[in-house]
Amino acid sequence: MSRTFEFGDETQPVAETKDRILDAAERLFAGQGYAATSLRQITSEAQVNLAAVNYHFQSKDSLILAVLMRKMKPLERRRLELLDALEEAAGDGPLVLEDVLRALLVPVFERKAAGGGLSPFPQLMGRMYSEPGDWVLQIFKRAIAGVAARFLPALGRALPGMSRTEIAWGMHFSIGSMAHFLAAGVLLTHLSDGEADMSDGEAVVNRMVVFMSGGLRAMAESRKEAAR
Amino acid sequence: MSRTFEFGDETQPVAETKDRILDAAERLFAGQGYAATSLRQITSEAQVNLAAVNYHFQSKDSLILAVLMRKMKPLERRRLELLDALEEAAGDGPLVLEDVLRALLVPVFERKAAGGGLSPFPQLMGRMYSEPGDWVLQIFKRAIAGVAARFLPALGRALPGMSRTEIAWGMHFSIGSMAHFLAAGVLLTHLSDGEADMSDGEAVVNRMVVFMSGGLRAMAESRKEAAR
DNA sequence: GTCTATACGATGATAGAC
DNA sequence: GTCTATCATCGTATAGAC
Repeated sequence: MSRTFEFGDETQPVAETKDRILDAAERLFAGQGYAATSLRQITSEAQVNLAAVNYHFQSKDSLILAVLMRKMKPLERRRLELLDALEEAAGDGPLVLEDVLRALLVPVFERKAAGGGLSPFPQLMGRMYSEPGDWVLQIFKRAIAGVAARFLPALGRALPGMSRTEIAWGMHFSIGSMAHFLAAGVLLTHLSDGEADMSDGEAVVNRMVVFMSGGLRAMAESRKEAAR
Repeated sequence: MSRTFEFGDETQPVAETKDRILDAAERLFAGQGYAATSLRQITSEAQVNLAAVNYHFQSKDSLILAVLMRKMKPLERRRLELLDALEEAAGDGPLVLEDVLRALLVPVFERKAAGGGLSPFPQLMGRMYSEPGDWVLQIFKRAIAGVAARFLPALGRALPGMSRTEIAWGMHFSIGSMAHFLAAGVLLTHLSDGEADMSDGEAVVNRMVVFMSGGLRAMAESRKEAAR
């Protein structure tokens, strides 16, 4: 249910208290980190009462869980959608590694590009992996485990001869590259003396796909050599 | 100056207040994260008064800065030492990419293996990259910028034809893989259904070197193709 | 069902006595 | 150098207004 102003020209829906809290929390968590952001900052920015957080969500932990799940669920859906299309097109034939990686990465940067300005969510998503605390594992189980369950076999199809465990290593390394880019892009600015252009999402994805596929293929080659 | 018990058989040096605080802080920061760890936890574990933290260090920010720099400085020295040896052995000839990456990674896992039990420091180091806050940039400037200044050209020598900016991208991706492994090893356990063995530091470094070198070489190849 | 006012214990930080 | 006392701010809980 979204309220609307019925009078005058104004017909824009007014975000409910709950959504205003989620929006403000997402922005602040992404910018300053989870622990460094106080509930009072959030409620002040969202223009709601402090106790409203404890009414709609029970705790700060549950709040960031809600913040993340709101965007992670559509992200998971889009990733699986792209992978479905890929597998349908491939039939019984092989999958192209680059295509699988693209299905994993593109939805993240679609969100980054959408909505005019940059969404703060991808940075928050990148940071979340290395954050301590119980809610991280809950996010994993609810929104990442499903993606992993589909993409691990898909990567296996694209990388014949690699064991499931070895693919898990490679996927872990790959996710690390992505997460670090999302969370710590500032460091790339320093590394490149400000020369790296991070604004073009498509170019970033292309570079990542090249790096990850190269790394994964090298791991597959390395196993073959070890077997010789 | 380290105090010693002068009487009886006991000649073990007793860690000073300052060091006891640093040790406790390192352990707790690594385990629970920076913001989630209270100064009262630290002083209680170190068996010192709360105000001692503010006497020896000024603030919580300065404390973690001291915690990190204490280990980052030797780490930086060791990395440059290995790179020095590599460049001396190579003379005017080419550098082997795998060797350069190894010089970057091995010191991190040396620390992880040293001292009997696992040091909590590498995990803290991995987490630090994606932590928001001013002290991250200070760490970068004081202990990482120097490493980058030497390893970026070295990677360039090992990857002829790649531009400095492109190498910065590749190094960023590589550091991300390492940081994510150090900070979020739990996720690999989930991805691999507990099959991935993370205890053997040398095997981990080997796998990382294969992945990173494969990724970097693929980026170099990709540039050549684009130039055609 | 929604939201608000208010209070409680714990935290980071500081000032000043010893 | 070390400690006690103190302060504003934090996350959380509850009682009650609409």
